[in-house]
Amino acid sequence: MADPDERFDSIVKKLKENNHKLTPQRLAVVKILATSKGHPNVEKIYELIQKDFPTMSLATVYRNVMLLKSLGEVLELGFPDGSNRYDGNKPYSHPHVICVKCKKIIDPDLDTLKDMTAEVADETGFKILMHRLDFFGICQDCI
Amino acid sequence: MADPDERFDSIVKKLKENNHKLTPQRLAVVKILATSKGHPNVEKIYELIQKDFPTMSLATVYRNVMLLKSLGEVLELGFPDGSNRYDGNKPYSHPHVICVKCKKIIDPDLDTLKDMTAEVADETGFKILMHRLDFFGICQDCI
DNA sequence: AATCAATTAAGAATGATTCCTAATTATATT
DNA sequence: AATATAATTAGGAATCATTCTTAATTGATT
Repeated sequence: MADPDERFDSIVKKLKENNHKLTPQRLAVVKILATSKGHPNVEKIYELIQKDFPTMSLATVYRNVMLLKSLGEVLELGFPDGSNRYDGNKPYSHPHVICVKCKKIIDPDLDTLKDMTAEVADETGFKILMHRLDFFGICQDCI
Repeated sequence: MADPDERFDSIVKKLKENNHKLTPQRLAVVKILATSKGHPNVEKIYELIQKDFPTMSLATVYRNVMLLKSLGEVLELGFPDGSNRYDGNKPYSHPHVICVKCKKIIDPDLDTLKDMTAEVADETGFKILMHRLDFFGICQDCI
């Protein structure tokens, strides 16, 4: 996991560079995305911010998450059931291992992934821009 | 690609085994899913069936696609933008290469994928049930 | 401190999917 | 072949996540 403080500063820097205002609500969203390990969804971010901003609108969370996504500072994890969760700590393509019971998400190290991407580019002639690799299974805690 | 006729028969057999009625609408959905190469979405299936069944309800397409999915005879491909497309020809986890411009989908052969699944199981202790592997890029036709 | 464009809150609108209900129909049985 | 019945259908209503709208507010610049 990247250092949460560094990630926070890095995202704030990107926002400034692109002339986006640093509102308290926006910074609260950034903080949660930069620091949380659990890949929160929009609803979760909304809940967490409620404590500090009781009038916070859900639409504001959506707006800011989308902004950060468009700046490449947040990775959206779309799941088969249609739900979305977000990773602001490692905002680039990387594999996940997801427990279908407790919904835990782990980031495994897969050395062979780079080779595989090259293999795909070679076989299909595509210029590969990104990928999505998720393994679904049962974690040790859930037997 | 598996033989479309065999896939059609195989799906029909599964439906019979599970005591589902073979309505004309249902069989039309099965036929399209078993034979189409282009990974159609629900809307596309609906359009294609309109010609033969002008009174066909969109809900009926959804119902039947979901039924086939629950029987393991159709693979649902959920995309980052929230859209879904379906594969009734190869209804098991397999990688895709998707052109972000023309939306073309190719099924590459990746020999190393089995090894990678074993690697993940070994590293995380998960019992891996399925996976999802999509590469996004630009195909040769779209330069 | 004043200005102004960006941002916000709150609720309305949207769009994909699912649900509901009465009418229809595939299948098994006679 | 006719009947019974449980599954399925059409069509529209309901749902739910997400996006849009509008007027009010606010961060950043001068």
